[in-house]
Formats: sequence, structure tokens, C-alpha cells
Amino acid sequence: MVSKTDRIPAAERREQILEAATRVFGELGYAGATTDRVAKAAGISQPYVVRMFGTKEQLFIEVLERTCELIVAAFDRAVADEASDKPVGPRIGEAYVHLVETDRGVLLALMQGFILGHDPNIGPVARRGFLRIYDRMREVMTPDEAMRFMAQGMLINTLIASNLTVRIDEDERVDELFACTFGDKLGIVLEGLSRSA
Amino acid sequence: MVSKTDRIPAAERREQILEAATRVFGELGYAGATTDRVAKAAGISQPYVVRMFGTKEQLFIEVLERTCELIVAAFDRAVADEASDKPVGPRIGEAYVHLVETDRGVLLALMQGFILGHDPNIGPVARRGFLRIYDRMREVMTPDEAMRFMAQGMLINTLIASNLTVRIDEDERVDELFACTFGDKLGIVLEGLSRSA
DNA sequence: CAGTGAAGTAATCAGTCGATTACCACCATC
DNA sequence: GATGGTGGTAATCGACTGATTACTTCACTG
Repeated sequence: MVSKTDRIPAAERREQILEAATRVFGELGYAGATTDRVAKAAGISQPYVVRMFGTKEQLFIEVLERTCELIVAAFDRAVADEASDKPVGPRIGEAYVHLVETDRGVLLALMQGFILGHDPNIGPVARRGFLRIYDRMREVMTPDEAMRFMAQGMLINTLIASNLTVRIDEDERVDELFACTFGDKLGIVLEGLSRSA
Repeated sequence: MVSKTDRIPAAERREQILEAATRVFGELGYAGATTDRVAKAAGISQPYVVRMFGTKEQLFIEVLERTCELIVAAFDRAVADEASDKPVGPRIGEAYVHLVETDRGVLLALMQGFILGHDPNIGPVARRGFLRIYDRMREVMTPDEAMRFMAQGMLINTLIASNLTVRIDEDERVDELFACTFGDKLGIVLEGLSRSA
């Protein structure tokens, strides 16, 4: 039934599942997503997903930790980028906007984690992830700058999650808000949107 | 089985259900909440909830529209407050912070709506609500100010949703972030927290 | 080539949840 | 005192979903 090329080492398959689960959880939320949707997105069967991660909850927790790692890693790269002549703040901002364009699922899954803060098992992981990102900011900017940066990030997450992008070029207020939010990085976002359309 | 004092006019009962549903949806999310939890929170039976609103989806949509109305109304009151000697920006900010303290469910339900932007039925309602709030801001401030205000609001929502408040007085970074986010309104928030604890 | 372990699935089960149905209690009014 | 409308529930159904079980296929190795 399964051709031999479909058999893949567990570690590699694990990463595939995490990637697919990030998209599915990001789109449907934790409760709304099903292990079967994740399985289909990863191209395998539902029982295999459950067996590899134990429970749906554990899978989500690993997705959440992975998204935080990806974001922190992206920030680290931006901070370490010696080639750029820009200050560190805008460099990190650009890195975040770049994530919007390339890996929307990461931001959405992160958002889904934050709003599960009440959950006894997921909540602590979400809070730890949030603080890890905040800490990273604080290493390169003041508390006030870091706060504003996080706020801007949360607005971006909300704009993406609420799918307001579909009304760009349709509603003047949306155009204005996007221009104001993304500033000189608006081009990057629009380019990413047209590519994914 | 039901004492006669439990019989209440439909319109009044409807408002009770919407209020209860706002809290339940805010805490558990749309998919995570059940009509039975809403019913128990409102003190009635599950079938009655469904019959009054048709479907769970329709109930959520009405909750979402109601939360937007409540927020816009709170802003309107703040704008119209002639007694205050503060500029309009801080007055609205204070109104929003006041919502954190008194009606957390409203902010959380609103957040839950935003992250359902992909949903074909709920998404449009969420976007309309977001823009209605943004419009209200734009009537009394510049695009840039309105964007920053929305960003700050989204950060506040995230801090509340992720339940980071539980780590106040436990984690220095959290204290710093809250002080920075709420500024001179931090007292209002802390007072609300200790009262609800 | 027997044997072992890793990769993966089909079938199914038990619990949950939204929705439906059929019913009951109360009050007004004629 | 029948009657009909309004406020409400108990019981239940069908679909969905996370998890479990038992099985198959294949590569490797002694």
C-alpha cells in the first residue's frame, strides 16, 4: 500500500508533522483543529500522529515551543547581521515582518497559544514563550522600546489572524491602517500576499 | 420543577445568556466552549440556549457584535466626558484599562473573534467589529495615534489572555512589562486583580 | 534466510457535543 | 374551565474525534 519512498526516519517525519501542525493549529485553533487534519496535512495517518506525540495536547505544546524557537532564532539572526547599516530595532522589526510573509502559520500558532493562557498545561508554556521573546528584546532595547515592539507585534498578529488582508485595496481604512502599521516594510508584506494568492 | 421566580421574559433571558456566553467563549474559545457550559453559566438548560440562538455559531456572532458595541460605547462615554481635564487619548486609554478590570470577558471574547478571521461566517463579523473600533479612534486622533492605540490594546489583550497576571510580583520582567504597558494606570489594573482574586 | 525492530495503517471504540423532539408548567383571557 | 401562547426541560440522536489495538510491510543483520 505504501511505496517504499514513503518510509521516512522518525526524526524527519516528526519535523514534518510539527510543520503541518503549526499551519493547522494556526488556522483552526487548538480546540478546532483535529489530529486527522494534522495527519492529512502531513500526508500520514491519524494514529501515527497520536502515537508519535502521545496526545493532541502534547503535540500542541511542542508546536508552541517550536514557534518560539523559530521567532527567537529569526531575531538572533537579525541582531547578528553585521552587514546591515540599520539600527537594531528596525532590523528586528523587519525580521518579524519577514515572518509574516514566509511563515504565517508560526505567528498564528503563537497567537493561539497566548489565548490559551488559562489552560493548566498549555498556559505555562505560552507564558514562558512570551517571556523568552520579551527577554530577547530587552537585551537590545529599553523596556519602553521592548513594550512598544511587542505591542506592534501583537497588532500585526491580529491583523493577520483576522484576515483583514483580504480587504486591502477594497477599504480605504484598511489601506491606511496597514500603511501605518508596516511603514516602509509594507512592500514586503504586499509582495508576500500576492505571492501566496 | 421550576419555581415561578425562575421564569423570566425572553428578552431579559437573552441578555443573560449573551453575558454568560461572553465569559465562556472568552475563556475557552469558540471551538473549546460548549453550549452546555454556556447554559450552566446562565443557569438554564442547554436546549434552551440552542433554541434561542439557532446555532452555536449564531450565538458567538451575537456575542461578538455585542462586545464591539460595549467597547465602542465605553469609548464614546470617555470621549464625551466633559468633566475630565485630560486630553482625549488618555481618557480612552483609561476607558480601555477600565474594561480590563470590570469586564475581562469582553476583551477575551473579542480576541477570540479576531483569531477566527479565516472562518467564512465569523470572519466578516470580526473584521467589521475591528474596523468599527478603529473608525471610532480615527474620529478623535491621527492614523498613527490610532494605530499605536490599537497596538497597545492588542498587547493588553494578549497579556490578559495569556494569564501573565499570575506572575506579577513573582517575575521581575513581568512587573517591568506591566508597569511599562499600563503606566500610570497600573494601579487600576492591580486593584481589579486583587478584587477578583 | 530467519529474525528483529522500525515505519506505518485499518478498524474500531468510547466519550463528547450540537441539535432535535416531545413534552411540561404557568398565566391570561374569553 | 377550555384554550393558546410563552418559558422551559428531559431524553435522545447522530456525527465527530482522540485514542487504542492489532496488524502489515520493509530494511537490516547475524
